[in-house]
Amino acid sequence: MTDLNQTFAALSDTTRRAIVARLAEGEAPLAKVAAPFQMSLTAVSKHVRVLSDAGLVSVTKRGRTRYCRIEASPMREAVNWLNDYQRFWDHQLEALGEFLQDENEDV
Amino acid sequence: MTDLNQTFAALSDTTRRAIVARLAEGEAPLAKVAAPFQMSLTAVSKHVRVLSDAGLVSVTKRGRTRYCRIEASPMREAVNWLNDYQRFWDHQLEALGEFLQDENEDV
DNA sequence: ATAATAGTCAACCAATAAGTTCACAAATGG
DNA sequence: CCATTTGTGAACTTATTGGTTGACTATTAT
Repeated sequence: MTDLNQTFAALSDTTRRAIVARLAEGEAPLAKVAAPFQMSLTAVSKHVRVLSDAGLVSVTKRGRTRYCRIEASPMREAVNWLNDYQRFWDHQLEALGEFLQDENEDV
Repeated sequence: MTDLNQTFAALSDTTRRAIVARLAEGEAPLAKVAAPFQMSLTAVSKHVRVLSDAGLVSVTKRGRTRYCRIEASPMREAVNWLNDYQRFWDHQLEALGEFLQDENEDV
């Protein structure tokens, strides 16, 4: 699997995006990360594993606690990929595109 | 499934990103979209369906031909989400973060 | 009318994902 | 030493994904 596959797949889950959002506020032990969710700790642990396999999060063991922190560099690649299509998702340029297309329809 | 789930999931596949890249060059009939891939037309058709369900591609039937075009507005939401973490994936700020952390380690 | 083109639909398969539970390990606290 | 906290690992279930093939529909070309 390519890095981009892994990055986008990791971000395609609500729980995992919430974990990223949580970790953006600062490092946190897994138990604290898991607290807001209804699912089992094991399930959250798996989500963190997916994020860490994708390189979006790193986990450091100190004592019996695993501290999770955001490690967002793969996001940069994702954004880079998306930026290649900026002309499609940019509002103003999209309006320009529609204008040009309307012009063409007259021909 | 949320829009973001769908958008990120749609982009988490190499074939589908290649399709998006192809369509960025302009509208194309499904057969042309499928041509570069080894898999069956049915499989490509399914990928296009995933992209179209996610709103990233629209399909218009003219005659017996289905024309596919990029429809990238959902990408905007994805980029918006990622931008919330820009400070993590931005190169220079990341370097700053490491600097600050090194400072802390002295304490 | 017939044949070729463009594509869908349904059925199926193998692999992966997301969750569960239970048993266990390893560190900390009394 | 013993209990508690903080997780991991294995086994299992259910649903989804990505692919196949074969039959079919609809449009165009001869």
